[in-house]
Amino acid sequence: MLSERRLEVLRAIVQDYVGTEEPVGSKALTERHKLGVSPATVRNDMAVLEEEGFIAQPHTSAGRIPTDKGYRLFVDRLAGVKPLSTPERRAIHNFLDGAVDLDDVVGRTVRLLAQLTRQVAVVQYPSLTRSTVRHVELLSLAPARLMLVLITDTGRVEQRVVDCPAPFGETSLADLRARLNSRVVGRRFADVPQLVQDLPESFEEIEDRATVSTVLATLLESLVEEHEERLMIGGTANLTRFGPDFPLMIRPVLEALEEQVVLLKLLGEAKESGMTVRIGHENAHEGLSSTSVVSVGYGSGGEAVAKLGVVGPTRMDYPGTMGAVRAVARYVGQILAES
Amino acid sequence: MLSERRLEVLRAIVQDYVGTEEPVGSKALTERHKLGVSPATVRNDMAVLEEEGFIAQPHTSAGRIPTDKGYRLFVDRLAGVKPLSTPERRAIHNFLDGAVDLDDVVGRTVRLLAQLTRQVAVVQYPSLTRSTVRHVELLSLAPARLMLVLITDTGRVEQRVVDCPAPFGETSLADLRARLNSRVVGRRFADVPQLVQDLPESFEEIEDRATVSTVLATLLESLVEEHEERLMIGGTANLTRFGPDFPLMIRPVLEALEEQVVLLKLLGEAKESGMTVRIGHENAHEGLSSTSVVSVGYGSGGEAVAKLGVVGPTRMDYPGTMGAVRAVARYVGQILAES
DNA sequence: TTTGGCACTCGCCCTGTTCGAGTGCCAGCG
DNA sequence: CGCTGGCACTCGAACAGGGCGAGTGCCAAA
Repeated sequence: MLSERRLEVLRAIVQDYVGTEEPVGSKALTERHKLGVSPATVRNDMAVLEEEGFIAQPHTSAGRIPTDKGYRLFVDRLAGVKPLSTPERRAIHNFLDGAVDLDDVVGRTVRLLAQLTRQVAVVQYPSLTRSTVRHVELLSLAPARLMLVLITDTGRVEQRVVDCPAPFGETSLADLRARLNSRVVGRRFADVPQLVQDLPESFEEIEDRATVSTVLATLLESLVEEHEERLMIGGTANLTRFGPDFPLMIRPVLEALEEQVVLLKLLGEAKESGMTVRIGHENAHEGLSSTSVVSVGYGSGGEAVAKLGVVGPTRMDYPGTMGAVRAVARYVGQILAES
Repeated sequence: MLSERRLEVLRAIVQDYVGTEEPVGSKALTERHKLGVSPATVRNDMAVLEEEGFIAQPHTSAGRIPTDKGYRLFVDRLAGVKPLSTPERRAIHNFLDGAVDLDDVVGRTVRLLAQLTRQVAVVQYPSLTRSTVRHVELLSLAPARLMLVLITDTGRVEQRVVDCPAPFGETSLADLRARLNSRVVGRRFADVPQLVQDLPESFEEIEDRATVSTVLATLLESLVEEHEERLMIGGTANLTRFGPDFPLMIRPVLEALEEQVVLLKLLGEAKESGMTVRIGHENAHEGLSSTSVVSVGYGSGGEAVAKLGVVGPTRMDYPGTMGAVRAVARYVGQILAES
């Protein structure tokens, strides 16, 4: 059991270490914080905290630094979410307003988050399966070649070319287009494959159209698989701020960031609602074992259509970062709702 | 005037330095290369080369390293373009075949280039203005809200939402769509704004449609401006291979890479045809003053629709890098031509 | 013009030393 | 029983000195 004061000591250690990036000793602690006790007492508390695994010393005769477990306790029980200052809020609005399309929104959000938190920002595009269809367009590129264009209510536009087994007339195309739209517009994307499944049967001229329709169905599916999750990252230059030993860690982190799969898994593991903070080794990926990931879902309505967050050193300003991430997510949600 | 042997000495220095990443001395040179002369002679040659500014020594009693000017001479007169090995060629084909759309092609190309050269890869999307229009689609999202979708022969799909001053009927929309397509399909993108300019006049019902058409024209233009040039980068993890002093240089390079404007300017400055190599301070951007950029145009036909290249340390394997860049560019061109 | 010889330079690396922040322990005090 | 001041101790950081050796420049001879 940790007394109130010991928790206070831990909080002080975290705050000082985040600020100075240097191990913090008992004397410095009592000087900078009004703990009301002497360094000797703090030393005893530190010994306990170390025994419990909340802090550690890099080497004997050095100060203490928080462990992952220590940061965890700090985030869970000792720190709140720091609300942004009004200038910061204004910056968010200025920056995000005036985006012309979804790519633009996502791009601006990444830059904004990176600037605000001075860390690496990751923003996921709205998930296809959680969006609803706004329009489906079929174009004939060549006699036996179609292009399918999908537009969602979140502004995503996806396209795919498909080769047909036989040529396809313009009138049949218009027919298919109309039927397709009447069926799927306004429906959730996840339901589309099923809705389209029996569409071939409704056609009268058997072979050609039947096959083409199945092609379409598989196309829809494959489109979901391959393009379902996209994301954008930015602010990688902030990796150089990771601390004095950044040359060692930057490599694996950059590699992890280049693997979209890794990042998507990372965001996927986060809670569906509310903010998620994963600290150091809590991240499954090895390359990210000395980073923390703060992420949160965002969406136009009540429920999240995608996630965004930042990747930074475990030694980060958690309250401030969480505040920034949450504020940006909320505003992006609004922007999406408006468009 | 530099004798043949002195050039040979410079070539040897460049090759050794690129291989070992360490300053190379006269003795080591004569041992590793069959120059047919003694170290003393080489020393004399080195003194001349240094006087001319082709090589320099980091400090007294150290070997020599090439200067930017030295690399320049090496690239221009001493080195060819090393053709790829057959396994490498095969790798390119395997990697690039099976791309499903343009995004996929560009994404795979970036990863491929980064892997092949072990450097940072930059790939530009086919320029809009140099592509031809394959199809224009107009969709009505809401009574007074249209979406314009553009498809080019290079596979680019761009979209933009536009708010109309007044509602627009479905039949008028179809009319406009048809007229638009009959005018611009098959035309070069750069000509589109002009082709569309007098389109409003051809409409009979004056106000509504006239204004809408002008909206469309400006929309086309703004679309070109904002989206004309896009690019993708990858392999940033290779920045850690920049040498022993990479912690110092990585920062500005990462910052430069994040600024798409900078990169676009960089590629824009490259020659229209043939390969361009910019070495160290030849790059206008300050952050890239200790990197070299190897770039080349690629395209489906004879002329380039965009550029791609790599960014690496000035101390790079120029012949090999140039070979890889050229080979990839050629194959990407083929892929685009097929689709 | 090339070559071997030779003295010289200067950064790298290893070692020894000092310095001081920070610790753990202990005895005394409230 | 918990807190406090005192004290000896530890150990890394920073600095200084010295040997080593790669590499140089110069010179006289071939």
